[in-house]
This record gives sequence, structure tokens and C-alpha cells, in this order.
Amino acid sequence: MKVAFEPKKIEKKWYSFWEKNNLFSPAEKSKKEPFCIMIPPPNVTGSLHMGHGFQNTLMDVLARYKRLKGFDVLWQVGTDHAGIATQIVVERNLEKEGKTKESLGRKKFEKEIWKWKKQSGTTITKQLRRLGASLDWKSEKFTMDEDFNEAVIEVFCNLYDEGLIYKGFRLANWDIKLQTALSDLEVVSNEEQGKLWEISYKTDLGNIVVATTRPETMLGDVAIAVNPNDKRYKKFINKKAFIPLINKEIPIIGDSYVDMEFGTGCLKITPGHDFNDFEIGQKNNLPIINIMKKNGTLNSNVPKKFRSLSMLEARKKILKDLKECGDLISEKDHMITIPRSDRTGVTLEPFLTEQWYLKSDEMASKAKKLIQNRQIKLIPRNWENTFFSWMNEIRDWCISRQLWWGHRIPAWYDSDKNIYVGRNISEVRKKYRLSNKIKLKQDEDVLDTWFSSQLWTFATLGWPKNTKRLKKFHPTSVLVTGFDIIFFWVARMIMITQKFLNEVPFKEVYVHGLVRDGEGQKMSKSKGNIIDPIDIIDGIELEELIEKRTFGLMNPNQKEKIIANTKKEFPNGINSFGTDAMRFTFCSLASGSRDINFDLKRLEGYRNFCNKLWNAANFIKIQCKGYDNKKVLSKNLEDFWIYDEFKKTAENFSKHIDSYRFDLATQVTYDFFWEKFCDWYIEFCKIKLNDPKVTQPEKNKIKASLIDLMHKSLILFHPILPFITEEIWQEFKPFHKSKLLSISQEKFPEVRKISRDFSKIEALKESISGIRNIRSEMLISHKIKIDILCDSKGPLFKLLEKNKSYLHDMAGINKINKLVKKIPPSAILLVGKEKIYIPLEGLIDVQDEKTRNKNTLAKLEKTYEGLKKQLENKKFTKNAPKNLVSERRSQLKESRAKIKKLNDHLKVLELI
RNA sequence: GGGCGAUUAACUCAAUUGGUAGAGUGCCACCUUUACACGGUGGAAGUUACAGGUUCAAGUCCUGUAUCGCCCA
Repeated sequence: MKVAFEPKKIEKKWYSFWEKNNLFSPAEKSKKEPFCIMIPPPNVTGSLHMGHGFQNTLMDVLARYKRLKGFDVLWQVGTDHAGIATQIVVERNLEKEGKTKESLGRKKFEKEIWKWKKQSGTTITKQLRRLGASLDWKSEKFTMDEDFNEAVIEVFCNLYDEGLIYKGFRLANWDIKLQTALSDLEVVSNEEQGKLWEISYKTDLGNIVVATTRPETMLGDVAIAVNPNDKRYKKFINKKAFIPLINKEIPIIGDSYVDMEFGTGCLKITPGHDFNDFEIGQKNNLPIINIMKKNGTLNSNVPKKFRSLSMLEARKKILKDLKECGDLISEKDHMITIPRSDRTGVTLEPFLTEQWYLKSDEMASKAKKLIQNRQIKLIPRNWENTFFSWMNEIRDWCISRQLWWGHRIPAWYDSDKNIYVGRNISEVRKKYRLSNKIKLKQDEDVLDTWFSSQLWTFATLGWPKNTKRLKKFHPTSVLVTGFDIIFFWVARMIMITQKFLNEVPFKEVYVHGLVRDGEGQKMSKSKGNIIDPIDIIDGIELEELIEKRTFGLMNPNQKEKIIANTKKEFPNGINSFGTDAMRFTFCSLASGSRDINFDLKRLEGYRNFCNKLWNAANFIKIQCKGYDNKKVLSKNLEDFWIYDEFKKTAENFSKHIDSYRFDLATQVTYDFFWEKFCDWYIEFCKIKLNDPKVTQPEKNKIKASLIDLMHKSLILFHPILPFITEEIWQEFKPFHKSKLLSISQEKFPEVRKISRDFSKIEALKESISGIRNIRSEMLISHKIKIDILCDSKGPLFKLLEKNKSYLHDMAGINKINKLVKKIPPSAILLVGKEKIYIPLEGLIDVQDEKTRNKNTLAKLEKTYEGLKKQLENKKFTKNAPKNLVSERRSQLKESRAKIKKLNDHLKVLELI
């Protein structure tokens, strides 16, 4: 074993070992209780980011922990075809070759995408392996797999036959760049600086001034609306107005929707290009005029001079023309909410198209009940509100996309555009009794990616076939996901699973936070603050990091800033920390809060922890060289104590993992191993093992205990630190003699209850710490061994005498002398009710000891006063729990005694 | 405008049903002690954003204010 832990040397080898031995697949015939987690399928051509790293670490901890606890675990792996994202990437690649998808045609383009998937689709799965994720690779799924597609078609056909899927002609959010409709959830609305224009319309009763943020849609106006209660405009209602520039006649209507306070109180109504206007139009039986083509330019419904202009160009021209004819009254700055495409960033246009919709209200109300009666538990629970508020306002879901990559909609049309829906064309002909002579053409559109992802929990298990896996693992145990996709994914899974399986998809949903950078900023390419988890694992030079962060920037102006920030934050690049340290850090940050600010400094501390574990193992290995473990354990006080500490730690660890408090689980782990096991237990053992007076059989017992505790600790830590624990466990095989192939097959460590009084060991530790403290404050070199005095009649003397080798090595104590009548000038240490005297002659200045004691006295008096005040309060003694009151009483007693002793001691010092 | 969350040590975060605030990093002092300097020993550091209230007792519960963030309109 090397001195310092080097993760690079061990990680890769163990992952391939696990995979080769198929350690992560569930056993079909196992009678163990099933436990199942579905991975939120990452984009097949994507790459790992910190969010993935965080999320998959937590899932892996759960999966490994549950295996140790004796469950038959399935952690289902797979990837998502990610319709829009993938299509965009492939289109961009083609662009570089001067090709477009149209020039290739649909079939060839699809082939190109599959080619790309084959080439880059393993990136993310390889990265998941680097994380140590114990996924069941044998059952890996892809949402575009043949059988998965069957499930998608099955669901679509059933929903259609039931009337829940329908085709509707209405406004949808239209991305002019992709030329597809999007669902409400793919819209990102942000406040942006815009303008408010006032435009004058001629009417029968003179001019009326309309306020608008989108003057270009004027060409599609069908009415002007005013509030019927608005005294200013009441008389205009039912009169005619004329659109400037085109002089088209439109009615003036009254509608209470119009806000009298906003703008001029006059609203132009353009149902073809505004969602609110659309509704007003429907209500008032107004026509709908669409003035836009699919690519965002104006169509033949506008005068020739505006045709083929983009919306923005049209705006400029219209404003110019209005100005010229004097109809533009004013132009003011105005903050407006601009809807943009989540994917392309372009401004979305409300656009009149025919799309497929899924009726959602009924399914939503059922899903709501499942959360309300806790059949599905959201953790932390406060996400319920968010969930309900969306469910209450759910709108029908636009599921069709005008893309070429995705599940083709199983609908066919005859020449009269009649719709036939079925699993395939032959089923359609049979179902609708259509002869072969009738020509049928399949719908060109594909389904929204989330339509297939919503089937993830059951389609991966074989549905619609009634497979053994489905029976065994569905409903799944827990879903681990971020709050950003509660609506997109979680809610829809609940709805669709309830509908088709009449079950919940999962019993619990652990909603974790989003990983941000050390300053709480969201990590994004444009901010240039992205950290790649693999770079944390392997490390990266500054230059390469800068290169990575500035490559392919949308806005090259940001480059300088990103370089400066990166240089400032990582002047020496990023060190290699290894997967285990990163996983430990992720866990330590998983407290249930919404934002996770990833701080590399924390990472460093936990890397050190891995090193500590490594070196403790190294120590034991050195000590036990050539030792044949007979597994007879040492049974001294400190042995019982450390086993008891381990027992508490293991229990707390379980408790915290079971309640998804990964941060607390890492805390108890760290505390036990470093503060208890290394700082005290190993130090005790070290002394005995080096002590020639200790017999060989006794030493063997100590070795057995060290090995056993190390073995148990490794298993306990394995869910969080899979690689280092596997490495040490394998190295320790000659000691612990397990016949298993891997630590991952072990059972969660159990320790029998130990009923002992540990006050002696606490007194011993307190004595050692106390003496060290005094020595340090008195600046006594650790090389100088000193004598102490203690009352031989009390139990402390016996304890110290028995453990004098510990005091010798750990506190630099030479002799423990009986108390003599004439106590020499000493520093005094209070241990419980007893005292330890450290004679000061020749060691320190008496004055220093006085100051030290006065400081201690002041602290003691402060706590004493506090306790006294509290206990004098009759309300406290009456109302507070009895055990608390008695605890405070004994605390008071103790501090009173301590104060007295210190005062006595000070008096003695005064005499010197 | 509605809703949710946050504000605790210099930084990043904890604190069970209210019971007298803890880690990691950093800081100070000493130590190259035979597992580990990615280490050891000891130490300093907080008016828990602010103002009220409830309570014997408030970081924790209630009300308000400020700042920041997210979601929905």
C-alpha cells in the first residue's frame, strides 16, 4: 500500500470488475424483498453535468445501501431520445457539411440521427460508470427501442379510443426556428425591456387611441375592445373603427377583460396572434386572421409590401409608415414579458395550427388524490403545494411536434383527411374496415419526448407485456429527481401510470436541489462556470479548463470575463480528487435545501477523509502483517466503547439514509471514523501493540478487533465510498477472510447491544485532553515528560494508574503520584468530581497559571449564573420536563463544585 | 399580483417534537512523534438579517420589515 491515497489507480479497475461479475443485476428468482429505482433517463447524446453527478450519487448510495440491507435491488438504467435537443445537434452537424435535413429527406435524416446516437450515445453511460453507479446494465433501455415504441403506441391508441387524445385547431406556442409547436412547459417567460406604442384608429365618432406592445400584429386585428364600464369609451361600443395603413373596417366591442388603467384603456384584438385575444375572439364570435407563415414571416393575408417580412422587420416598417401618416401617437419604454423557447431562445409566436392534445383534467384530479392521501410521498413535503397548484390549473397537453426525431404519431389520413388511429396500417384498415384501395398516409408529426418518458417506470419493465419484472418491481420504490421536472415528468408519470396500471409509479419521490457554483450561481455554458464532474475526479489543468469553458460560446464577448473568472477561481486548475471524495461531498450537501452551492473547499476536506481511511487501513495492515486472524476479539473497556460507538453510528447512518438525509449520514460517518476510531481507538491500540509488557495473545485480540472494526466500517461506508472501500476490502481479504467476491455483496454490519457504563472511558479521555490543554497553554514541550498527582482514595487514581501507558504516550505523563499532604504549586485539572494536579515547579510561571485559572473560573461562573437563574425560576421547574430540570440541577451542582475547587486552588497559588 | 424558499463563524453548510448553536475549509500557536503534513495537539472565532410577540425557555412558533432566489400569472 502506498502512503497517500491515489484514487486514479483503483477506480477504473473495480468498476469493470463489478460489471464483469454482474453484481448489479437483480436475481430473477430471488425471494428477497424488491427495491427499485428508475434512473431519470439522461439525454442519449448528452454528457454528464454536476446535476447528474449529484443525483446519480444519491441513487447509487440508496441502491448499494439497500443491497447491503438484503433487498433485491434493480436500479434501472437507460437513456432518452430527447427529440428536440438531439435533432438540433444533428442539424448543426449537417450544417457544417452544408446540408440541411430537408435536402436529405426524412429517411436519410433519421439515419443520420441514429448514426450520431451510435457514435456519441455511450458518452454518458461511460461517465455514469465513472461515478461508480451500480446500474443494471443488462436491462438498459432507450426510449426509441422497438419495444418501448410499442408501449408508446399502445398508450396513444388507447387514449385516442377513449377520447382523451384529440386533434385541435387552436393557438399554440410556435418556435419559428424549429418550426414546431411546443407545450406550455417549454416556454420560458422573462421580463425584458420593450416598448408600448399608442396608435390612433379612425372611427365613426372620431379617433380612438390604442396601446400595444406588438404593433406588427395590427394587420391581423379583428376588433377594438374597451371596458363597457369605461365612461370615456362607452359611446364607441358597436361603432366601427378602421385599421390604419390598410383602412380595414373592424367593430369596436365592449369586454370587461379590458383593463381601464392599462395604456389608453383601448385594446386591439388579434385572435390569431395572442392567447388572450384568442379567448376574447371566441367569446365575441370574432373571426381569426393568421398573418404569419410557419417560418415567422408574413403571409398573403397582409398587403404585398409587408409580405415575407419577418415579424421584427414588419414592426419597423409599420411604425415608420404610421409615423409618416401621423397615426403613431407615442412610444414609451415598457417592461414586457417575452415568451422564449426553452430550446432555441427565440421569441415564441402564438400560432394557429392543428395539433394533437391530451385531455388532462380527469387524470390530474386522480393524481392529486394520490398525493393527498400519501400513496405517493413527496420528500421534502413542501413540494406538495407546487404539485397541487399545477394540477389545479392543468391545461390540455399539446403532444405533437413537427420534428423528424421521435415516436411517429400512429394516425393515418385518407384523401378526405379523415383520421384513423391504430397500432399500424393493417390494424387501421381492419379496425375501420378500409379496403386496400383507399390510400392512407401516416401523420408526419412525432410525439413530445415527455409523452414517452412518462411511461418510463413501467415500459422499461416490459409493459404492455405482463412480465415477471413488472410484477416484481412495480410500483417502484423511490424516484430521485430535481424539482425542475416535477411538472414535466413526475406529475405526468403519476397520471399515466394511474391510468394504465391503476397503480402509483413510485411510493416516494425524493426531490433534491439544483447544483450551483460556489457563489450560488446557476451553472451554465454562457456564464462559463460549468464544472464537469469528470474534471473533479481526474483533475484538469487551468489552460484546458479555460479552453473547455470558452469553446463554442454563443456570445464571444463573454470570453474575456470567463477567462478572468476561471483564472481567479482556479489559479492552478482543479486537482484530482477521485470519485469517492466527490460522492462524499455530494452527499454532505444533500440536506434537503433547494440550492446546492458546490464548494471545492468542502471537497478537499472529504478527500482528506478518504486519505485518512486509506492510512488507517495501512496502519492496521502493517500491524497485522503475517497475523492469522482467529477472530477472538479484545474485550477491554475501550473495545466495548468503540463497538458501542460503531453501533450508534451504524444505526444513525441507517436512520439518516432512510429519511434521505445524506448529509447527516456523512456527518456521523466522518465523526465516527476520524474523531473516535482514529483519534482515540487506534491510538490506544497503537500503544498496547508497542508495549512489550502486553502479552502476545492480548495483542492478537487487539489485532482481531482492529480488523473487525475496519471491516465493519468499510461495509458501512461502502454505499458512499464504493471504490476505496472495495480496494481496502480486497486488500484485507487475508485478514477478514470473507469468501465473497466483492464488498458489495456483504451484509450491513450489525453489533449486539452493549450494556456498559462508559463514564470511565470518558473520564480517561477527559484527563488526557485536559492535560494536553494545560501543557499546550503553558507551552510545555511535548518532549518533556511530567509527573502528576491524584488522590489515591478516589476512583480516578485507579483509572489513571491502570491506563498509565496511555497517559504516558498520549499526554506525556511520566509518573502518577499519590497525593501528599503538602501539595506543591500545581496546575489543576478538574475531572468530574476529582482533581488532577500538575506540579509546576521549574515548568512554568505561577502567574500564567493564575491567569489561566481565572479565565476558566470566569467561564464557569457564567454558566453557573445562567443555570442558577433558570432554576430559581419556579415556572421553569414547574413546566419544563422533569429530566431536564434534574439535569440542570446536577449541572448546577457540578459547576458549583468546580468553582469551589478552582477558588481553593487560586488561594493556594496566592500563597506561593 | 399570487405562491414557495433562503438569510446562522471569514467562506460553504448543519442543528431531531422549542431545551442554551456544530462540521468542513480558512485563521492562530506548537509539532517533520515509528498509518497519515491530504497529518498531530491545542486554540480563537457567532447580538443566528432586523423589529416586535407567544413561552419557564425561541436559530426553531407567530406578526411585520429588509435583502436575495425560484415558480406561476
